[in-house]
Amino acid sequence: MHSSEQIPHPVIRRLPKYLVHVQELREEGVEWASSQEIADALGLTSSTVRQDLSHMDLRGISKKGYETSQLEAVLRQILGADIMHHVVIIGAGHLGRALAEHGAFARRGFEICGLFDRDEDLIGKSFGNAEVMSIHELAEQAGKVKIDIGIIAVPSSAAQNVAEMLVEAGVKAILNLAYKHIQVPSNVTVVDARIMESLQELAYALGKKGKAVN
Amino acid sequence: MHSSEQIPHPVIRRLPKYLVHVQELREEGVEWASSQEIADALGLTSSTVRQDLSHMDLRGISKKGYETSQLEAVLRQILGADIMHHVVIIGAGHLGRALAEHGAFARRGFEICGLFDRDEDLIGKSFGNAEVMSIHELAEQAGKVKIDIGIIAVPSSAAQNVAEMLVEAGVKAILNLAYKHIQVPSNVTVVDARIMESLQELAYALGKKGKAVN
DNA sequence: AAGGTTTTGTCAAAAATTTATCAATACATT
DNA sequence: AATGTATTGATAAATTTTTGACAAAACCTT
Ligand SMILES: NC(=O)c1ccc[n+]([C@@H]2O[C@H](COP(=O)([O-])OP(=O)(O)OC[C@H]3O[C@@H](n4cnc5c(N)ncnc54)[C@H](O)[C@@H]3O)[C@@H](O)[C@H]2O)c1
Ligand SMILES: NC(=O)c1ccc[n+]([C@@H]2O[C@H](COP(=O)([O-])OP(=O)(O)OC[C@H]3O[C@@H](n4cnc5c(N)ncnc54)[C@H](O)[C@@H]3O)[C@@H](O)[C@H]2O)c1
Repeated sequence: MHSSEQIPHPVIRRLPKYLVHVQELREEGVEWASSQEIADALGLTSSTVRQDLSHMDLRGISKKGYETSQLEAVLRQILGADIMHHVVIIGAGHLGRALAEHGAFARRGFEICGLFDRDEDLIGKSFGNAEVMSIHELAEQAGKVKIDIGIIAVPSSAAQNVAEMLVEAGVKAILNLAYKHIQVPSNVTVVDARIMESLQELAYALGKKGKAVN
Repeated sequence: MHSSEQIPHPVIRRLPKYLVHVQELREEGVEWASSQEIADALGLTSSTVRQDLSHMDLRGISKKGYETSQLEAVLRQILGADIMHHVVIIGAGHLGRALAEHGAFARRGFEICGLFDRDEDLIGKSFGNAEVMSIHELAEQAGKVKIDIGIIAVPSSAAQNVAEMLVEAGVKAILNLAYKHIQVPSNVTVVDARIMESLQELAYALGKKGKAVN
């Protein structure tokens, strides 16, 4: 199979984990990794790993496994780590600032090229490499540099409004950190990332465990 | 079906979305919500919504739907919003501090009762309601208050080590924000929440879209 | 009170995802 | 070079998840 086909969503969500792992292996000087080794490291089955990797432009070799350099290369390519994406953050609050100051994004192909807020007091301040601009300048800025990804880091109540501004500005990919579902046209991709949901998932697990017999 | 049964994982991951939505409805004064309304608001099918809610201690009423107050109550109960969880954050860097200063967690049952770092210069400083303690005090602190959830907000290289300290301290639920898979005993639940992975998912979508015919 | 209508709960079908299996392959050893 | 062995790639089976369909329920209108 080739990378031109549609890759199932569960597979896509696992690819970043493979990438991190294979990069670690390479740092350790490991040149080959079998599906079993990868599975053990990531808590998967070897079958799942082989199935997943079969979607990519890559062939393993019997008795050796997959070449780590090649595996890293195809994963980087698919996950966009080789091209620089222009990312803007809307909301320069606690979370938005933490993101702007986080160096790791640029190293994986995501350059923060704009940080916007509606609070006049914040405008002009710098966090990481980004200077806070007025939210009213978003459209203008979108005209100058193509914005690939918009990150919503404003309170939930403003999330839908901000989403619409991003769509209006031509942004086709949105990372929504606000704890609220946003509605966008079908040609725009939204991915939610919510720490609160993860905590609630843990709370559920704790609740079940407390009641379980084991 | 009753809440004592095992709820499928995909369902669990959707429950927080239902909770947010139903809370919004209640704020608007809406007393009833049909599966179709919920589905439309959240981008699901009504069948999925009914299937999901059938796992819970709740019955809808023909022609009216589900009572929002009742729905909120069962969701809060399952997601642990009614009992206070004791949460510690390991790593008082950019992200750890943003989390500590985020007020919304306490309102949903997650009280930050500890913030730990190994950097001596940070110890004693306060963020939100939490004062930074030395990582060496973690075990001691765990003896005083039961830690329900540990959040890993240290660099990837320290994540496994921190995970082991949490396990050692008796923590049974871990939220891992570091971009690395951690190994823990099977009686410990780990949930990963990674902004980087979400960005990479978006990058994949952008890559595909660029190549697609439409 | 009867009839019409909307929406649930449930069951079954369909689709998607994961896991198991195994022949083919390619390497290592002798 | 022949043999043994570990590991892939592919296929099929099993499992899980989503969707479809519809009788039963309960509300509303008249
Ligand atoms: N802080 C965290 O650790 C954390 C964790 C998970 C999720 N979140 C979510 O991220 C979002 C932001 O959280 P935060 O803690 O950074 O909040 P915050 O209050 O610290 O910051 C929000 C910022 O958004 C700005 N803002 C508000 N409305 C705006 C608008 N319409 N346009 C532009 N800017 C606007 C505000 O001026 C403020 O600077 C929230 O939805 C929150 O739930 C935060
Ligand atoms: N900042 C972000 O927006 C962001 C976003 C997504 C993910 N993350 C992830 O969260 C983690 C933290 O990111 P950050 O930006 O806050 O980094 P940071 O460098 O600002 O902070 C890390 C903190 O961890 C402390 N630390 C290191 N090793 C430790 C140990 N063994 N025990 C206790 N404390 C230790 C350091 O002293 C530092 O204060 C990283 O894994 C990062 O990938 C951060």
